[in-house]
Amino acid sequence: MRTDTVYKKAFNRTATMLRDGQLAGELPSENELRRRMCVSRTTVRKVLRELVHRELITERDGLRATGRAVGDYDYYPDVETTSRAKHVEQQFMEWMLRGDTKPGTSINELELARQFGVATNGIREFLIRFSRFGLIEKRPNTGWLFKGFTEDFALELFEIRVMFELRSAQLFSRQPDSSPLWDKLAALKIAHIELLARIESRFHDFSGLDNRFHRLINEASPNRFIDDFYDIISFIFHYHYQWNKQDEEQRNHAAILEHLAYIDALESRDPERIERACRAHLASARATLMRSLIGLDE
Amino acid sequence: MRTDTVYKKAFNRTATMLRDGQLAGELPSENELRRRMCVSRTTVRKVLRELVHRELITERDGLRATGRAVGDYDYYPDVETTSRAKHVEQQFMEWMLRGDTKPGTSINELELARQFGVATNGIREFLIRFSRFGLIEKRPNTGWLFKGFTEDFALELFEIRVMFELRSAQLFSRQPDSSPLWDKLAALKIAHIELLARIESRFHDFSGLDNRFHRLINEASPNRFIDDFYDIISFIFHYHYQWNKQDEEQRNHAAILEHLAYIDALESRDPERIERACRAHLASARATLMRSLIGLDE
DNA sequence: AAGTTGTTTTTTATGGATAAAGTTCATGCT
DNA sequence: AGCATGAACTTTATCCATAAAAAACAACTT
Repeated sequence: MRTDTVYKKAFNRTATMLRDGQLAGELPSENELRRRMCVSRTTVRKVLRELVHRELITERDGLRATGRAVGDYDYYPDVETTSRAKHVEQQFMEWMLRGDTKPGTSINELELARQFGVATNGIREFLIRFSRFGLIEKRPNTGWLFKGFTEDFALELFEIRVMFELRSAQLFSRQPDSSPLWDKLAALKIAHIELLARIESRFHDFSGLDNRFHRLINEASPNRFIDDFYDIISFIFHYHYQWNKQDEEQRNHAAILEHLAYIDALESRDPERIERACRAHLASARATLMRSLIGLDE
Repeated sequence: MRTDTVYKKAFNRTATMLRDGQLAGELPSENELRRRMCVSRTTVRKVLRELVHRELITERDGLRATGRAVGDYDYYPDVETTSRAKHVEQQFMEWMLRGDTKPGTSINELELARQFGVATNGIREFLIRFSRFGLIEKRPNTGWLFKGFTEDFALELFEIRVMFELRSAQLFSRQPDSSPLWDKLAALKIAHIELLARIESRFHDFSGLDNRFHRLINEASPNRFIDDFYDIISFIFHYHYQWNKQDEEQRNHAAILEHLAYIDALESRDPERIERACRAHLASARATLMRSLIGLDE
């Protein structure tokens, strides 16, 4: 049966809005809520019905108003708010990156399905989606081959990344001074500086910043294939570093400094300086990844 | 139910081998056949059983020998030898590239499933696979968005292609003279010259040559992401030009000449000459594609 | 007429079943 | 022991069913 995770997530979000007073007094219309939550009205109505039922809101003459206070116990547990597909993704990435899955292993849909507690269909869909990341390969009628999260993979990935990023950085720097992206860059620079000041306690926030920065650079001259490639990078890094926390603070600290140099270079519009800063940053990111890959075998 | 296309294709291939005398006299063992046909022994046995049943081969004391002559009527029809997945691919590409599907159209899994006569699952799997080509996009819980086979698409595609091909061509030219790839290149050059001589009658053969050529260039320094990207190109071009035959002969004639210039440039090892030849060829390929795209709207 | 809510219809996400194809085990023969 | 065939078992490709979510339709209100 299809999961009702969309509903549960919407419910939790509404509960939080109620608790934080964002929905004080009379509630907005179903359509208004629908827009805010990015779900269908069908789902909004289901949420409202449950809220009424739990007396978290009251309904009189078709008018809805806030009811009793929201308690922690009102929330659905987090696991119930992510779809099966997302679960499969998480479990697979853990299986692949943390387990002792060796390159050359073949992947068995049925076995994974049993292990993850889902139907084979879901596994297969995930694998098809995941195959574009270059880590697995399909052999028809037979199964999937795990090619390994290896040094080769990292090298090939970074070779492309350097090509794309150099291209995008140069194009970014050649935008007219009037482009709003310069302002966004300036804002991002400030965010970097602020994070740097509190790096000891907030170093986890870097990955979000990193993402915003690299995506901003691509914005000046969009190319869907470059965007897609950046999706691969984000995805891989997200999961890899989720379980590889060694030196995280130091790593992020260094990266912030590199970003700042890179941003300055962009602002200078000097092509050679940009190339140097960009290469320096990517070389360092690559070295970091390689180091952690070697660490994996120990 | 799963289709028995693997069996039928294997049967047809075996029939052809019998007819062409490649299996004269006593037949090889099941294992030997299995290796030759790249299918499992289970399938080989099924083929053999049917061959015996039709008296195309005889079996005495466990020894198999050729039987009566193979007739045209013995073959399974071609449609029955391609999997559902492949059919979906073909029908979808036709729907997309030939129909009047406008950019921004949303794609409905259920509707396509009905139209193509398959289960929704197959459609979805195809769409997931196809989504990496940058022509469609998934909106969760909602459906797929067709972004259109537009000029933008072609421009973005070729921007990447130029980057990749320049990189690969330069790396190719820097291989040691002892590399076997130089011989392969020389052989390919001859094939080009031969095709050129008979261009009027054999211009269809160009696309195979084109593929071999571009893949060869990538072979010198493999990168899985570049290979994947070339898959996209091949796929798109295959289907696009399958239904766009205008000026095919002339187009291919020009491309052969460009390839020859490109090959000469590579053999010269002169970086600048290589860059010029490579760019010239790709610019021309792009112009051709753009022209045919405009033609589509008429 | 535009925005609400109630109702019905359509579509997606997910599980389940099964024939075909692949793989492994068993037996027998040189 | 090594290879051939036979049989049993496992996995993939494919269809079908259904609850959840989205979309479309309808009726009502101001």
